[in-house]
Amino acid sequence: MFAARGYSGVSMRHISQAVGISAAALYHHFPDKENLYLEAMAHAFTDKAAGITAALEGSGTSLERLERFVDSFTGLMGDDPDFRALLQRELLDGDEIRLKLVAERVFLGPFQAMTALAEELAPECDPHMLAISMAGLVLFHFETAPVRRFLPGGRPEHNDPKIIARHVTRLLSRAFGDG
Amino acid sequence: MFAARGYSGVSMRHISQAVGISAAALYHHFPDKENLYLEAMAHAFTDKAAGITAALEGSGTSLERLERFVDSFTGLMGDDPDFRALLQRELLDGDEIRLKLVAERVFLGPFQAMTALAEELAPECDPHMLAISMAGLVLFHFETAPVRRFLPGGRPEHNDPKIIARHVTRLLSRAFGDG
DNA sequence: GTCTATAGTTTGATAGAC
DNA sequence: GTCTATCAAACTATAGAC
Repeated sequence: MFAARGYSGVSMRHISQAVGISAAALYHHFPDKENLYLEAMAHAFTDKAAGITAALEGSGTSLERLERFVDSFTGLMGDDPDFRALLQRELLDGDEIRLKLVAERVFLGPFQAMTALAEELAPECDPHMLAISMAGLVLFHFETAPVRRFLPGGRPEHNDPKIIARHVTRLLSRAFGDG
Repeated sequence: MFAARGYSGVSMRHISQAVGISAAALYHHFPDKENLYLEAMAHAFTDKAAGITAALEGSGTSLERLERFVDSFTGLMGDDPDFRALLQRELLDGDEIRLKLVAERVFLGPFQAMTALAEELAPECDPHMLAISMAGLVLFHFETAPVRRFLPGGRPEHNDPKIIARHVTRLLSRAFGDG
C-alpha cells in the first residue's frame, strides 16, 4: 500500500482493514504510524539485493558478470514492482535517517560489487559514477513504463525484463566490450 | 510544495499560508484541490523541455548533438530540482489522464528528437529503448543524489551537472562514437 | 491481542458578510 | 476577491472492557 500510494496516502484505517483487525489493534503492535512504516520498509528491503551481489561476485570475465548483473537486476525489478516503487519513494521522501537505512540495508552490498566491476570494465572512469549509470540504465526503463505507451515507438514488449536486459547489456557491451 | 511533499502531503491550508490568503479564498480561484494541482502541474511543465528539443534539433554531427543534449538535460535538471521531482512523482502517482498530459506536454517533443538521434547513432538498435536509456543515464544521477553520500566513493562533485554531463557523454561516446 | 468508543486534530470544502 | 466561521469527514492516537 505504501508503494502504491505513499506514506501520507495510506491511513492506519486502510492498513487495519487490509490486515483484518481494528486500527486500535495496530497500536498494540506498533507505537505509531511512523514506526509501522519504518518496520515495513526494513522488512521490504531485507535481503532484496543479495541476488544482485551474488551475480556480481560470481566467476567469469567482467563482461560475463556484467551480463549476469543486468539479468539479475532486471529480473528483480520485474518480479517486485512494489520494491522498486518503495525505493523511488524513499529517494523522494526519505529523510537522512531513512536514506541511510536504505543505503546500508539495500544499496551498499551490490554497490560495492558494482564499483569493483566498474573498475575492471573502465579503469579510467569514476567507478562510483559508472555504477550509478549502470543502475539507472536499468531502472529508468521500469520507472517510465506507465508513460511510455503514450510516446512514439512504445510497445508492450519494452516492459519485458528480458528485453530490457538485452538492450542494456548490448549498450554497455558496446561501450566496454572491446576497449 | 507538491514537489517536496507530494499531493497528499500538502493541504489547502499549507498552500493558503504559503501564498498569504485564506484557504477559502483558494476556492475562489480553483474548484477543488485536484484542479489546483492539475493547473500547478500544467504550469510547471509548460515549455520546460523546449531547450532540450532545440539542442537535439540543431546542426552538427550526431555526436555533437548528443553532447549538446546531455549538457542541456543535465543543466535543466540541475537548475530545477522541483521539476525533476514533480516528474518522478507523476511517474509514481499519475493516473492515465495525468500521465498522458505529462507525456504530451513535456516528453513528446524532446522524445521524438531523441529517437531520431538514436536512429542516427545506432540504426540497429531500438530507438525508443535507446532514447529511454539516454534519459535514464542522466536522470538517475540526480535521483540518487540524496543517498549517494552514504555509498562508497560518493563525493559532492558527483552532484555537479557539468561533471554528470561529462561522464554520461563519455559513456555514450564510447558506445556510439566510432561504430 | 482484539475490540468499541472516543478524544483531539486536521482535512477538503461551503456559507455568507464585506 | 478576501475574510471569518463552520461543517462533515477522515485522521492519529488513546482509554478501557473483554
